[in-house]
Amino acid sequence: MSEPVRRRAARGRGVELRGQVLAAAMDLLAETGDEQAVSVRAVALRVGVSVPSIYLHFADKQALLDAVCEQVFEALHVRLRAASEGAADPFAALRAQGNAYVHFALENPEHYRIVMMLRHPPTAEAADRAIAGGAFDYLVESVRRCAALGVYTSDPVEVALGLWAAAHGVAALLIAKPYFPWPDVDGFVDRTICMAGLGLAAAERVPGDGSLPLPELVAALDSLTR
Amino acid sequence: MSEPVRRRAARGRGVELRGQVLAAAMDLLAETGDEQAVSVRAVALRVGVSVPSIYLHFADKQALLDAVCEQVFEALHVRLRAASEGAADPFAALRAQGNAYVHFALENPEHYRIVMMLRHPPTAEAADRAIAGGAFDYLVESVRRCAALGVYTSDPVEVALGLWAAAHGVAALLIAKPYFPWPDVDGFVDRTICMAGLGLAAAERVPGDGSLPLPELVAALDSLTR
DNA sequence: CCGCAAGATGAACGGCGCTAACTTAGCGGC
DNA sequence: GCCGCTAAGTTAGCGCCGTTCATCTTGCGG
Repeated sequence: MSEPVRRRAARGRGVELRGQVLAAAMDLLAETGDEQAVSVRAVALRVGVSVPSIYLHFADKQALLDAVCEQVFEALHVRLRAASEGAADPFAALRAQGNAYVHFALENPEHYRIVMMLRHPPTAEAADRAIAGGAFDYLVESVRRCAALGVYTSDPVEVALGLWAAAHGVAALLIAKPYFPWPDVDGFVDRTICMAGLGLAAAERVPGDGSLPLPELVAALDSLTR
Repeated sequence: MSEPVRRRAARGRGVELRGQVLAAAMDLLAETGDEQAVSVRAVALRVGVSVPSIYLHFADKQALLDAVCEQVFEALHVRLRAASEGAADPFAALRAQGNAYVHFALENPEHYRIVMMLRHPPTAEAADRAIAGGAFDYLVESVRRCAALGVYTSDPVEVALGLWAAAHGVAALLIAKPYFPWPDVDGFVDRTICMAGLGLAAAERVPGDGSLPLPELVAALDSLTR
């Protein structure tokens, strides 16, 4: 009822509305935790502006969501950098990064869902690439640092993809199936991250295509214990 | 235009419409590859019936989608059983199962998306559990067979969760980010499955919480090569 | 103080999920 | 053979959605 009386923007200041619209969309998503609640009408109402005004700055609803995704991925990128900052060694940094990735997703489940689980029309191809680029490139960099110390020997990009798949898998499962009887979440997350980090290193070292007879495999694995 | 002139069902035969509606929804989803295309109106039109008739057999659209999910998971369960049938040993069976899981998802991307990536309201809790139950229990069983041969020693459910996370991760990434410059898909999938299978086994054998100094870890891993 | 373009809007269109009130038709009983 | 009950299905409409077009308002350079 007591909508803040928004004054029309000054001559060259039309762009300011764009920021307010984007912020309103992000807030709405965070508050309601429901993508459905982020309708063009709801966003316009919150900003205190008419519906068509949204279209002055975003081609359509998808463009608005794309902008939201961009912000989310930027925040994620920052978070990943921070997480791996104080790690003891590159392998520990990778582990910290993986855990940070999943926890970021769990803390912003609807944002993560929009970015990673919604169908994006072909027009969003460029956005997708750019969006994933920053954070993913950083992950590849982290893998390279591990490779330099002998942990990994194969293509860092492929190793990074494996890590990404594991992290996304656990995050996506926890978000999409909240009613599943999960065990301790933090433990599950860290175990999965370690599984990926170790598994990729181990897979490189197993001879052949990994389909060696079972007894030999178990014996080789057991030699790890020592 | 030439809609098949649907005759009203006989007295006790009202339920038959339910099956037709469900089939129409599945077909529509498979043909268009777009969840948006599965609207109550579109389904009704395809069956050759008025819109409210849908609600005679499904409480709401979500209930219809839940029924679709149930069918999908049943098909997946069948596929997993078939995949692990002719495997050389339980570990190979696990690997075959993982690959089959991902390929099933890639062949039915929109079905998989609805089941695993859409927000399900709390009312779907029971459905979710039941749905995931069959296939997941079978996965746990497969893990148990590996554990009996010494591959895994920790809780089979937790191991199965790790495998599920990896398989879902790679499937979900490939489906949600089709424009990402993926390398060879089949290879990526199999590598990720092996990563999980080996990684879970390796993680159990690394002493402590896995954060041992890097040189020792690399040395332990290298002993695998032999 | 005038004119114009940038900024913002009111009204409407077609499609969506869903519902209340109504009609049609199969079938057992007389 | 007709009656009445009720299962099966429809018509009309509500409020929401994303989107568009013609229109109005207003800051500001001349």
